[in-house]
Amino acid sequence: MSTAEQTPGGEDVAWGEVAPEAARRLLVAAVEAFAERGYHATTTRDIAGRAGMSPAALYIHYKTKEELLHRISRIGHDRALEILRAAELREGAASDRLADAVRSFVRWHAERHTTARVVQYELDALGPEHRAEIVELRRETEATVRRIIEEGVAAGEFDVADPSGTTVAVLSLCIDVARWFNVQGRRTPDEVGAFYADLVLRMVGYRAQK
Amino acid sequence: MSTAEQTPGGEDVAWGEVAPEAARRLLVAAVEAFAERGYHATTTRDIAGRAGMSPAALYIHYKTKEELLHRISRIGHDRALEILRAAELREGAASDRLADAVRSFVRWHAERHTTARVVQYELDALGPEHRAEIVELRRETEATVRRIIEEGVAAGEFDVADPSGTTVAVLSLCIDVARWFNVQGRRTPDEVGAFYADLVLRMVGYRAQK
DNA sequence: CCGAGATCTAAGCGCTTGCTCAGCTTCGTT
DNA sequence: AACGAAGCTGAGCAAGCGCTTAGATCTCGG
Repeated sequence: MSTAEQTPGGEDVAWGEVAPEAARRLLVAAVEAFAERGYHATTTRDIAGRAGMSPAALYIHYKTKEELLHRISRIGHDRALEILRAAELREGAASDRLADAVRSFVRWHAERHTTARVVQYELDALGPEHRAEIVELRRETEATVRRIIEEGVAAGEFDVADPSGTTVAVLSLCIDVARWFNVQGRRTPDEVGAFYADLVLRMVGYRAQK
Repeated sequence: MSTAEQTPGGEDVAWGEVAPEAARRLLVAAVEAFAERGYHATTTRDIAGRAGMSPAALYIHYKTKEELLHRISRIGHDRALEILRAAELREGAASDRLADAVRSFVRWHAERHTTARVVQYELDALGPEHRAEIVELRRETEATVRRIIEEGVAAGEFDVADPSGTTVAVLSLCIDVARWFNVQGRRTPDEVGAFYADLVLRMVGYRAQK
């Protein structure tokens, strides 16, 4: 039952790598604003205001509004990929590793749904070069999940006719958690993660041997 | 194998109820622009331009840009709900009706992915009253799927611990097809629909009796 | 053939946007 | 004590936004 990523506490705990402090405050403010209203509906004045600064201060730390989005997207995608790779490299059966991957991946999307919403749904707002960079990360994300599923098929654990198609469906299901998850909802991120791990094992045709 | 909604042909075939012709052209142009760039990144000049008209012409047929989005969203949600209700009211086992619902619902989201993208992902851009109206339609959508699943559980066809949670997951999976579906992709809308119907039957723990 | 209503355009209004810049303050180093 | 770099602000620019208005054109019943 050991899964990665246990981060209680404030919304900006996860952005420790962003320095200096003013730049981090601006980035956290941007995440909140982008998640609430969307990238294009967010003004630089709004971001600066949330960070308690004047509109001009933003441009000391970031060249453009798009660079802010890119930094958020990059860090988020790195983290998501890291979570999946950690699960992939663990010891054990493919079914255990797949369940682990889904559990921690979904938990991240629920716990950090504000960030995840920006990371997963504002891709089109990136400029061409930045988007290409992120798309490459997403390819690796997909490849990681596909590898686990293919290993499960090879080991006879899973019953999957189309591993690629199933991978797309599984990731789509997990990612979309960021869209509907509500903090006021019935379930905690942990519970949703466990529930989704079970759903995904069903999708790949895994039968628990009792 | 009989499922609803078979609409080949041009992108504006589905908007027959919108009259007069200029209003329909504007609406189709808006769907394309919103799907490509997102609501907030789309200008009224762009919409009018795609429809081959001057910027001012838009305001003869629609009071605001938001009203355009509302009309699109309303028609799309009506259609989606109609598809699910048709499947619910059909004769047969719950598993057949659920598979049918998913198959036609997913096919619509793949075939009309441009429209569906706007319908499903631009909800937040609606004004408060319009959003409330659409949210109500989505509640009914969810209730329809939940009813089928609950009937399957009651009939002993499905093995589902949490029908509400499963309903959310199933709809989330199906809706997200609109985001990733690509016309150039390997699979046709029909194939994706069939594939997803199978996945969903697995998710609800249905065992085919051979 | 007329005239009223519907449809459309050219021009542009008022406002907001992303972003810039001159100058003020703060602060670590000498 | 003096200084230069870095952080930040107030003011504001050029461009683009949603939307309006005055008037030209089209349509069609009488």
